[in-house]
Amino acid sequence: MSVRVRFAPSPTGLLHVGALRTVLFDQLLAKKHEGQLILRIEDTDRSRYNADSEKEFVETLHWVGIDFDEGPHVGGPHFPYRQSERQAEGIYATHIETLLNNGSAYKAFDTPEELEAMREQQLAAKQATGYFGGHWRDASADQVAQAEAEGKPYVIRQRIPRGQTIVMQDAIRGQIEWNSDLLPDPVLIKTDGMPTYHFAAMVDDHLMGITHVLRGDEWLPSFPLHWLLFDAFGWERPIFVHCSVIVGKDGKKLSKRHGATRVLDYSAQGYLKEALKNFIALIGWSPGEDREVMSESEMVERFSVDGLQASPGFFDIEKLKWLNGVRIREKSASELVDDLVAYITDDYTRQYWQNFVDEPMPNQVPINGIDVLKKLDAIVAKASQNRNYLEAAVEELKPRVTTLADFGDGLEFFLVEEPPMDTKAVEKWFKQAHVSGMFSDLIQLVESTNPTKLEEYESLVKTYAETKGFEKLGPVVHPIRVAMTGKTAGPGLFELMSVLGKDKVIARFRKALELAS
RNA sequence: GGCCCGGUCGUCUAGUGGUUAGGAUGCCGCCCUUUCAAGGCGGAGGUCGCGGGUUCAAGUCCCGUCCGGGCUACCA
Repeated sequence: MSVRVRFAPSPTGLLHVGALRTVLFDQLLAKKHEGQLILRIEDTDRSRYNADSEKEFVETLHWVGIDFDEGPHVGGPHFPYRQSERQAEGIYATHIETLLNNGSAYKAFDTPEELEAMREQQLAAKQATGYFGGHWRDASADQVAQAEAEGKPYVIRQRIPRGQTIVMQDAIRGQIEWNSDLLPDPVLIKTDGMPTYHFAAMVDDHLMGITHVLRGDEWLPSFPLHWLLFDAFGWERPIFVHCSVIVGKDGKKLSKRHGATRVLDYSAQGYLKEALKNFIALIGWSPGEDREVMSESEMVERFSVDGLQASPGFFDIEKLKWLNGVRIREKSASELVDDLVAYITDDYTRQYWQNFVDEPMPNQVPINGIDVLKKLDAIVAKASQNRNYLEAAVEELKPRVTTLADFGDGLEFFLVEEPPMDTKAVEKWFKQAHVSGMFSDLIQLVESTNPTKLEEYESLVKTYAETKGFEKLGPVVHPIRVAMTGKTAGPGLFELMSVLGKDKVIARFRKALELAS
């Protein structure tokens, strides 16, 4: 049997990293077994509907490289894929009829006031709250017919069998047992005719031939309802996989309070989709053999629900940063330039930085988003104007960045005519007695010897140091670095000089000479 | 409150009765080196939540307990 898995979000907001992980696992499982990945929109709660949400899911997932085989946007054999539309087609109505007829469900005409009164009574008596029978579970056919004739609004509830131990199987936790007397009869169809999650999701999972249901473990308490529903219909069950959640620093479910949880924000910050996926997969899944850095195909090959973790995982941004650096270093300069251009010209990247407000930190200049964009834009400009030069510069910076955004700062001195000078560095290295003479000499030397290659710059500088009797290279090399880059840290000096080229090298020596004297 | 799930270095994890409890990240140090990284090597960091029990032997099995989280809607 072919594997069919589904991502079934409720369209209420943004795609966050917790949901991303669930879809990722879905995708890995589907790919591993050459099955299908389906998107189904669970929009049965009209009050929480967010029109932009579905688009967010599809577009964000497309960015990370997760595309659906079936879904509202691409169609498929089980169309429609939005539950509101499925409801309109009468799919749930016909299925609830089955349950009504075989006694697994019943109509309940309780008013909200009656339910509230029941609840208060239960609270006062320190009993479990919920609909355990009420007036309607065992009402006679006549009573129901009469209430219906009167046009009273009703819901349809699931008739939970009493006095049973429900024994369920979860792929991660194994056997889970539940006392059915603890389960209130849940609403399956609401007064407005819409199905609840409990009903719609199970009906659709069956109808769509879903073989594995991956979902967050917050669904565990309603698992028995779902388990029972399959019995009520006499359907074969899918394999249920309740994944642990990703938690924030406080150990609670990841939410907006924990900072950037929106997947698109990681994209905007310059994280590579390969790194993000690799990292996310590692939370709650172990590929075995101490593997960590994996290609997509290796993840697919190794994926198994057996490796899934029952305990919650913490989103450790430090590890994401490391992994992102690793992925960047794996790429060629040419690939990186392509990535960079796509990244910088992306609408959301721009929007993100334009609206960026840094958190105030002691002893740290806050990051200015507009400035970040300005530096990044210089990269795009250079990409079309002199791609070879850009690639050479990117190659030098590769081991020194953690995100794509870091290239903005790092590449700046390669891209602007006059890089900003670090005043402390100028103070330290340009005020030494030998420096202005050295700069003049070097201008002459560069002009006369015409160096282009790294080795030529290296021998030029080293020979100069020797002939002038410098015992260490430091006093020679450091002022030159500041002259070339404005900074004290960065790529190898000879590498960077050869990339800059003769004209820029001389121009910067001249500028430095002014500052030094 | 009730029910359910979870609990191995700070963090992500390996581990299914016998291991000096392994790896990764982060941190520290050394090497490389013109700087910063990267890379290589090394180090610190774990009473396996706690307490009992079973066993020659327990992170691994059993019981209890504590802590954390989830659910407790005509939300998903």
